[in-house]
Amino acid sequence: MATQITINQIADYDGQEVELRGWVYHRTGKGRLQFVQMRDGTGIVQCVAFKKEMTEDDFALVKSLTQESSVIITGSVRADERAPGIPGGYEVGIQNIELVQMAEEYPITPKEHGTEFLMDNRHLWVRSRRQWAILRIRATIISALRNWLDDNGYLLVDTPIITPAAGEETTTLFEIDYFGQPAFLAQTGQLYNEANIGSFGKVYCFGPTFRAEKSKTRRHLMEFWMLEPEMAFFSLEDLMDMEEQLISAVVARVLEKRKPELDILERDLSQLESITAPFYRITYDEAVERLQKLVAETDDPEQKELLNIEWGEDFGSPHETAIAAMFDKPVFVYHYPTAVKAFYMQPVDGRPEVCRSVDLLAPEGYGEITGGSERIYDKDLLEERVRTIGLPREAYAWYLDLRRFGSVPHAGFGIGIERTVAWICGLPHIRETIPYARMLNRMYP
RNA sequence: UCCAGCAUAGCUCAAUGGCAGAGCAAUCGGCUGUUAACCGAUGGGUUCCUGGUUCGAGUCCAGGUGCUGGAGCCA
Repeated sequence: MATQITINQIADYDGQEVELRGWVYHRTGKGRLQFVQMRDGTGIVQCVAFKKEMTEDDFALVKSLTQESSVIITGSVRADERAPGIPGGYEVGIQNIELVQMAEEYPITPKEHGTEFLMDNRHLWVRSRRQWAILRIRATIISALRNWLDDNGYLLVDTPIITPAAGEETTTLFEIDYFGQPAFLAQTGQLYNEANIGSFGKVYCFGPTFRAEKSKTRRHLMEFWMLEPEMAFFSLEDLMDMEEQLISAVVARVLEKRKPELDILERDLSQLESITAPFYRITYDEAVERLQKLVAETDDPEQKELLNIEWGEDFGSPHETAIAAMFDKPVFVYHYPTAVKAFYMQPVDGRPEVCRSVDLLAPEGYGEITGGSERIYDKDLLEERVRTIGLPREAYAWYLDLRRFGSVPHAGFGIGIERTVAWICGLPHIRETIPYARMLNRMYP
């Protein structure tokens, strides 16, 4: 009697008869010998059919199997160095095969395809090896982030998706009709996090975030997932300490749990193995000086133009890339100009033109993956900022309330899941890091 | 919103202004160790759309549409 197993367990069943349920990933043959690579979600295994070892009908069926046909195969497991797959090294000698459905002509062939075609077929593309590997790593990154927070005294407290007003006034929001009233899809849970720390001390929220910016680059999605921790009695220095502990723990977990997937992606593991705390820390001032020095020293006029910067300007992505390229590990850039950052960020004592903000830039050109700050906790100062910026006071009344009832110094940040996945996987584009990307020109499938 | 590039078979791409082509996929046949197998055969086209130049346009020109990358903005 065959035991029903999944492919990731195959090594435990050497010499035994097993039943596998899955899909034909690839088939090739040599006459009376047929090779079927089968997937079941946990891995890929080669199944081999010899004509003389099975019924005429079953062999004819194997020979006619199309890519992605669904099948139930029973056979005996044997170790064989030649057998490809994940984990590989074992193959199944087919004794019986049951067809569940013969797949129609499958659009994604083993040859190369263009991005538009693959994105149009995203519902099928997720079955491909690379996409399978990426999305499994994504799941591990998310669980590693959450596990670390859960284990270190942070409480998951969900924040609303439908919100009455902008979190930050800067970017464009998706507006929806809330029974006749305008409402917006959340672009951050931070303000609610700030309320929640009053009850729980250290919290985080995790969920989708929406930006209606017409950005069309390899780093942008209209709908992306963000994890935002927020901590009472936390300084900017505490925040950087915590971020580097969290990020390095996540990278370590991925290296531990997802080696086969990283191999599929041909990721340079040494780059990831070097991601250990502490990370580098430089001020905005120093970053600007470094950029200006770079501009002065380069002979490339295009680079000169791209990297040109005056103190007080925010970094564009070429600046971030150039700064990150100066370091072999992630680098914190802190104390940005107050004018280019959000209204709630705490000014630096004695230097109000800069604020207690910090961005974390990932190495290898991946740019900003986290952004955070110490928040203003003084009631009068926050009132003044809301007034100067011209925010509608009524909408922020509850937020201002938080500074009236036991206000404490606090800090928090947001980490973009897709950018983190792109960096850890070494991908050139963010679109493959989320199962179904929402982009400027795409919401299908 | 701005800048640049691209659009030909199901897919990836060729084709000097002069017969619309290849590889893969599909279909049929062959092959007992394939790794994107190989060998032979067959079918497969609104060359993105509209208009123009020309004896003749996939190719040149104008407009449009779609897509891709980048800038700004951001995670």
